[in-house]
Amino acid sequence: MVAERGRGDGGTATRILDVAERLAQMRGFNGFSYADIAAEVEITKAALHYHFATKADLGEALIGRYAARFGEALAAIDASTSTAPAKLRGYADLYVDVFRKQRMCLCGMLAAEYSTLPDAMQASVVSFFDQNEAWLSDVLEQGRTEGSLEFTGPARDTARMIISGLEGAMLVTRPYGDAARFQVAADSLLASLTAPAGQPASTG
Amino acid sequence: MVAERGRGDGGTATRILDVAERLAQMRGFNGFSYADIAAEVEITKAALHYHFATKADLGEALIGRYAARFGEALAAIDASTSTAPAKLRGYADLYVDVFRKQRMCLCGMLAAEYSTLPDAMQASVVSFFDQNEAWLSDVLEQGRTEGSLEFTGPARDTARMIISGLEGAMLVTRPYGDAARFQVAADSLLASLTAPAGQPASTG
DNA sequence: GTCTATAACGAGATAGAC
DNA sequence: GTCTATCTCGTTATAGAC
Repeated sequence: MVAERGRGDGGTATRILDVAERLAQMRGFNGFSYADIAAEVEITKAALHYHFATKADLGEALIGRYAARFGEALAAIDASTSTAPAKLRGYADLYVDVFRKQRMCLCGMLAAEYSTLPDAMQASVVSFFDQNEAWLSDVLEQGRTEGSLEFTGPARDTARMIISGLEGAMLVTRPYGDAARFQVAADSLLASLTAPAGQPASTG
Repeated sequence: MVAERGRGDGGTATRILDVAERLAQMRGFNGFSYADIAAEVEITKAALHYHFATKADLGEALIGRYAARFGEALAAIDASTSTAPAKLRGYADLYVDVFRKQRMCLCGMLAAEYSTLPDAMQASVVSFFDQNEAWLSDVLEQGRTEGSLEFTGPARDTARMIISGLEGAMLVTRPYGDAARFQVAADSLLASLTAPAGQPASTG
């Protein structure tokens, strides 16, 4: 990949990644080709190979940017909210936003295709989920300490349940194309963790 | 597709479906080719096309058989268990068995690839989830009536949560290749529904 | 940085012999 | 019911001009 000379936005490599990301999230990494990207970006396949020599390279760049942005989104939640339930709502909203764009979580999609992915991509997918699990575990521990969240067992197990629940709801609900249905699923998942007293779930 | 002349087992079409099913569950419907199947079944691609003229035909046969077997498995659970918690454990065990074979639920995998599938396959995927939702809703209602299960809101919403939770746990856990981890996720999910008194979760 | 042109391969699918 | 042979198309990827 070629560095984006400080622009950071509309450079060709960025536009390529934007299109590839959408296609990967909607159709899967094995569900689009360089020709698809080239047509949308309106460059040739050869120009594409200049920016990303192989599809594996493109895939690595895709996950790398996605995970970085996700990390920034988690940091933004930490910066803008203080209570654990509010952080969890912020987390779930990240998924709702993805669903509204009629996309699957990139790493959820790649998890399905996992065994067909290049090694580097496989490692990055696992890192992404580890990153999510770590952040959620911290939030859950905080919530249990605050008394704003109630759950049994290790925070890690509940963190995994949240990730699985949201990824699974996206996966299963997407064929129905119903954003409200996904919203209900996400709300129900978090409601089961919010302590009955003190933290009204309808706030925010 | 050609009828399996009453054998029902080792016929070529059946062997083709067995291999295709495993490949679809491990790699996705877009992650294998006729050549892959032909190599494993040890026939030629041309012979494959005799049994399943197009890949779309193969895909329809795949889901059809899968959904039928799943329905039989649900009927078997109904026949062999009486209490709602036991039925739910039986249901979760179906997923555990799939995970142990290092596979994804076929329809979970197809849900990820949904937008790339032929129309007939798309419709069958939705039907599969509807079938699961209906069966689970009945079990949940029964459990609430019995007093063996506790959950709030429509049974349908909880049914969806169970499906999403199990599919999501399979999706996210599969990259880690850890059956015990999936088992924990499945157990936790059901534990949150089992009424605290009267129904020991360790039975059966 | 983008292009034309093409290589090299694999995909799904078909014709026709046996 | 299976084969050989082939077709057509789409795929990733490369060479070299501009």
